[in-house]
Amino acid sequence: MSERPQSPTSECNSRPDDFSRAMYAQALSQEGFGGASLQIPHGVLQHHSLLFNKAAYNGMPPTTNQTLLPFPPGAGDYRASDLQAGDFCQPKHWCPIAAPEYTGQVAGVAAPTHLTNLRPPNTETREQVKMSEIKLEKDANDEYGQKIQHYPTPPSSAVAHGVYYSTPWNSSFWPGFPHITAANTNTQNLNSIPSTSSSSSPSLSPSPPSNGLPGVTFFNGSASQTAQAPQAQTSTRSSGSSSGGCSDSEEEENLSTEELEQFAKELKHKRITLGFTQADVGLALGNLYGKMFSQTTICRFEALQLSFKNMCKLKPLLRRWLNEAETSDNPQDMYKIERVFVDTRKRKRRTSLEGSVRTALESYFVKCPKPNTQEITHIADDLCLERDVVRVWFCNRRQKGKRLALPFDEECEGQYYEQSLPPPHMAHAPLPGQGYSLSGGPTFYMPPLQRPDVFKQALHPGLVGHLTS
DNA sequence: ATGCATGAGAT
DNA sequence: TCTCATGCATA
Repeated sequence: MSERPQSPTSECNSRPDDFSRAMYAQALSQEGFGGASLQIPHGVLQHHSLLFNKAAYNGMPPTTNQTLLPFPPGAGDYRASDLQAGDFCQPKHWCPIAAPEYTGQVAGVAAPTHLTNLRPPNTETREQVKMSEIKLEKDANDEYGQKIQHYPTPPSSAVAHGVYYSTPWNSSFWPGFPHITAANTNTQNLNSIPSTSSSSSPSLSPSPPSNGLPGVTFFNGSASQTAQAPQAQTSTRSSGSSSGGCSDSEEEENLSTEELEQFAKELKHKRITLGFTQADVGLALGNLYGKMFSQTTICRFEALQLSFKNMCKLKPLLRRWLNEAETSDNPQDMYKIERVFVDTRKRKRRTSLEGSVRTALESYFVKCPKPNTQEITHIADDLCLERDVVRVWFCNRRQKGKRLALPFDEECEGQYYEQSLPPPHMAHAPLPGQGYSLSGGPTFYMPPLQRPDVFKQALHPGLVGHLTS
């Protein structure tokens, strides 16, 4: 409850950067100086270190500059007649794990008889569908048990009609490459899509990736395990096309940031035009290729928020999906996959960090992006957080930093981190490593915030526009 | 759209 | 213990 003796400041001999005092004033009055209202669970951090303003990082107001796409209103209507959720409420008896090898398993194969289930109305909530059964072997063997999950009957066709999407195709998302405006790019590829699939509904006759899909090679089914060895994975297929210029298969190697960006735009544009949600796409990928993705991933792909490698890896799959979706007579078929099982493994309840705590963490991060165990412990103590929460926070923060900084040029990344100088408003702040007993060689992870372009994104995607203009 | 969490593989 | 890809849960 009382002020803590330690603080990022005192700890590290450096004071946090109050690079946005004005904005923080409010928070202060509320959290610290305001007196009683500090909401930090265990009462912490009421010191000036909090001048490091969180608002400048992610506390900006939600973007409002959404753009109504100039699509014909009916663009996404064709799925409006989809069966409603009723179907999903019935227990189905398909075998979630039909094969010992989950990698690349085409979900539909496991439940051919259920392929007639129509997808629920377009709604992002479908992301909730758990796909664990096709992921990890471990999952399959788990005794966690799987239970039927009833679809949260979504407000029916609440979709496709109002085709909105938030602005932000701003190149500053990916610093370091030529800017391309949404306006001039998002249609140029529309015509170049070779329709690779003649089959109107690939998923109606799904086949294991190993033999079914034309050469699509799958990444290790494990959703989380594709990163390490993705390069060579896509090399087998060729059909598929690509507006980007290279065939999907090679794209992993040769994709340029521009191509990726362009494709991401195209994907988003067409997806919306076709009336699909990000979750739909993720599911469809599972249906088509046996490797499904969450709404989150699709979202991040579209927003160019994945690593370059990751983007390259996913692009071919998405390219194919797009082609399928566009050429399919029956796009709905792409969703005839039923996902009713939920992985009941207990997942740690998500910690919701107070704004002030985040701010404090940020300030710690500025000074020391890679705290060692001791430091983590100390921070955890200081902020009354679980050690693991702090550790994970730093992991995520670093990851985010990388992602936002130089997703496509990892070599430069280090340079960036190490060479960048703090912006004027931070100039007074001692560099990290001082006082905060950086254990190894103090790598200076300049937070991405300090990169102008990244900064914009870090602030809020929606602000990018304002800042750029 | 994004924050926090998970887990495989790397170090 | 980290990185990285990824996803759940939620703002």
